Amino acid sequence: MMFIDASDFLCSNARMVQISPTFSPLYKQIKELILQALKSGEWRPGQVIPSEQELAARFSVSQGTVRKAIDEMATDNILIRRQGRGTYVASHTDPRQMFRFLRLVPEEGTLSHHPKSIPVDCRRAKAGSEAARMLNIAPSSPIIILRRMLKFGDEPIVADEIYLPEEIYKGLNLEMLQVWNSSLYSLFETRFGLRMIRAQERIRAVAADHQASELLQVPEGTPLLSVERVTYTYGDKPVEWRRGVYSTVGYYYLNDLT
Amino acid sequence: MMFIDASDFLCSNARMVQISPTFSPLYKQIKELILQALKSGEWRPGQVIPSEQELAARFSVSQGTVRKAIDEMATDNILIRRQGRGTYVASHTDPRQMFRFLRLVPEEGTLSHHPKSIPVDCRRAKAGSEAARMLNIAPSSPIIILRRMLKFGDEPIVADEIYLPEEIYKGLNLEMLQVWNSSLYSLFETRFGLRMIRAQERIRAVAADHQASELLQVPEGTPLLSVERVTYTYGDKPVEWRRGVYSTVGYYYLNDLT
DNA sequence: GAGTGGTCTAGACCACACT
DNA sequence: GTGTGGTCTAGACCACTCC
Repeated sequence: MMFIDASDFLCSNARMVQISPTFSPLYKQIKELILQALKSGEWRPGQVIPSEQELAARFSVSQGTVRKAIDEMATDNILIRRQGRGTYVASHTDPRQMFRFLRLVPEEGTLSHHPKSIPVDCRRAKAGSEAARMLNIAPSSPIIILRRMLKFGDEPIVADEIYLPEEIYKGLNLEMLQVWNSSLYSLFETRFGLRMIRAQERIRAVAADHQASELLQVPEGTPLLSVERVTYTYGDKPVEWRRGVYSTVGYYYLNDLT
Repeated sequence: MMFIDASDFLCSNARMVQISPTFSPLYKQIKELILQALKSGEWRPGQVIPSEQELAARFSVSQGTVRKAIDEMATDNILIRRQGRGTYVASHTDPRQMFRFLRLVPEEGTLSHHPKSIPVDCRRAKAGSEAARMLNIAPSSPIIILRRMLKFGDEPIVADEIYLPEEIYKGLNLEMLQVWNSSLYSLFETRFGLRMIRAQERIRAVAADHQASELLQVPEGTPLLSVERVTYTYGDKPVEWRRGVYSTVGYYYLNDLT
């Protein structure tokens, strides 16, 4: 197989020896190789990747080893297995993945409308120290700040401010957002080839300030959830920071702890 | 192997045929058998279970099949594998598992104390309709209502009310709680053999009422997180319902989205 | 050294989807 | 029917822990 570092000469029989400081199991190396191919765009979101047999041949390992690599990547929501059809690159355009990170749900079994994203404005700016830290970029780097609302039916439930490194989202503008009638992440994926893998949220309770009270149409001082999110793409690279307030009248933040 | 239902005669070569309406892969049946053993108390939290080889022999399947069953149960935090030592039943007395479901963490910098549970009172009552629904028991069933606080160092951060089916927690009383100087779940495990597998939380923002403001030493009206939790044991059986308020000054609720 | 889980292989057969 | 992923087996060897 092809190895991913210089300790190639330490291998025998397609195995690395323990001495190597960069030793890792074969299936993890395969994972890394598949990840490279994804990053490079060789296989795009929504597409099928080669069959396990083909990948096994390509990497000169057994099918079982490829299988274990793919299993883990499927657990990580990077790939999706479909029996009889093949293995697909996960995509935000898949309806089931569309609002994967939105934990806010309506009370009762209320058969709800899908949430709808309403862009408010979109402007260029320089990263402040907090945004720079969260996005792991240099302070004062160019960024895009997007403000938007999320509505369930006619109710405004979320007001957001979203910080994006301009380098990654070159050309993003308000009109593009207004025309798009699906989730933000599906736009980012389609337009910039971005795939969100995981996110981390920090949640507090805050009182609605003037701006929030107007946007969410609640009295000033109403308790709201303050939700801050950093979102990561392949290789744990942060590519979005957002902070917003959620109204929790008739809605709640649902979290499964495992 | 031993099968778990009456369709035994449909098997050949240790495999069930597709015709059987209760067909499931062998490794899932093994999972179920291991779960039975756990429920029955054959292996207790913190103890080692038999080796993969022994289990394979016991169930007359290959080691690989047992391995796959154990793999999934390890992912579910039911078992814990330790290379070279064996496979253990997960336990709340393990320091790393102690506050597994507590998502509240101090803001950076703060080198935090471990949270400490302070029982306030513990009384018998009858389940109201909401508690009954959450705990999946009959309305008016006997329950225990426990009120307590959680402190980080000297700061009161969480005020809780915990609803427990009396049948499961027979003999629980205030003194027992006061004497115990570790997590609640480790007490429940040690005393009642209970093992919490997963939980679900519903989170809202609320204003501190009189009682909450006194307990948490914040002004009335302060925005707080309202957190409601249902906790499940083996087989998704609910065994605890709690609702409480979290102060989020200097602390936040941290959630990893995958 | 003995015993445990961890990795890797090779091969068989099953379940499912497309054509 | 053909090709895909899903299950199961058997056996080899590696890595870790404890005696």
